Amino acid sequence: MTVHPDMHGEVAGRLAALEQRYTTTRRAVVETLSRAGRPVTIPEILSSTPLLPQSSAYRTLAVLIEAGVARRVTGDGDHGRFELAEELSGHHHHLVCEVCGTVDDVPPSTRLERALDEAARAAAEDQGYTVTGHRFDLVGRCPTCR
Amino acid sequence: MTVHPDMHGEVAGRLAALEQRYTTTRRAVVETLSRAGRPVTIPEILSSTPLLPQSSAYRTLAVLIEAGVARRVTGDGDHGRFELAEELSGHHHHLVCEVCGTVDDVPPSTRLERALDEAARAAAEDQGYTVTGHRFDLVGRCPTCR
DNA sequence: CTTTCTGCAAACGATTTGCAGCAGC
DNA sequence: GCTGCTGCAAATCGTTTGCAGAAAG
Repeated sequence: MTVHPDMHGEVAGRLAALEQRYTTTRRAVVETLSRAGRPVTIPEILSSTPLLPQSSAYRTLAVLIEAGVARRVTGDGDHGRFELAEELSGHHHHLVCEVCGTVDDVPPSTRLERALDEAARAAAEDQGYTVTGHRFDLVGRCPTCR
Repeated sequence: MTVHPDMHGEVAGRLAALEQRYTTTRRAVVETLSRAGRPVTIPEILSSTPLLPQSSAYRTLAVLIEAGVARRVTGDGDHGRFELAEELSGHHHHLVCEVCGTVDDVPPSTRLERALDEAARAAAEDQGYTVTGHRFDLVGRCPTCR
């Protein structure tokens, strides 16, 4: 799910805007997030990036989030889950397995997006909210836990 | 937002099914969740239930969740948020304030639900998931944080 | 060179839990 | 009266942070 044509360049730019360097460690984490194609936990990041200390993983993610490169998504389990920002990975939704907690990405349908936007507008008007985005997760059982 | 006609009776029944008693403390927490009409944090529960120790609040909620009376919803902030199960409060969605983290309930529209269900079906087929439900949160700014 | 990063280990803070006494049935 | 529930305080565990040496530009 590599939607952005020059991901690393874009990341470097966003980091530079905050006077942050695009180091080897950071590149490795971005690479991991990109390859995963779904929100991953810290333990998962650590196992796919040998020699990376846990504290560096957390710190790197904090920076990436600050730079708008990554974001933390709601985890049902113990660990938080992280993924690339939608500007880099493309807008999508999640399939959450209620048994094992795994989260997969799912592309949005045009019709669904239209309905979601409409709902957002209606809700905003009703309760005085200014809606800036939405989260839509499908909950169920993954093929493994079926 | 009291949708269930005999909430306490229903709660008592669900607890009884697990050989759990519907004690004063538990009733107080259920009452608090019901009155809030939106997902609340432990600190909020404690302040609206004087004399309730923190550990009892957590323990009570664990039991209520086990009994299918309450559920934990994804919090963006530090604390988790809890609400009554949808069988008791009715199906609804959330308005999440990205500034203060407050979460309000919002009733679903028929049209939106239809689109969501359709998306669920499509996604389930595509990726081998069995979809049992969904979560739809609108993110924005509440009237206070506007 | 100078400034920012990284690793380590200690600190934090939300949530959980062992144990002894209290309440529900 | 039993059995389960509650309070207290201590333990857990994911996450954050201070500090000194390493790497980036």
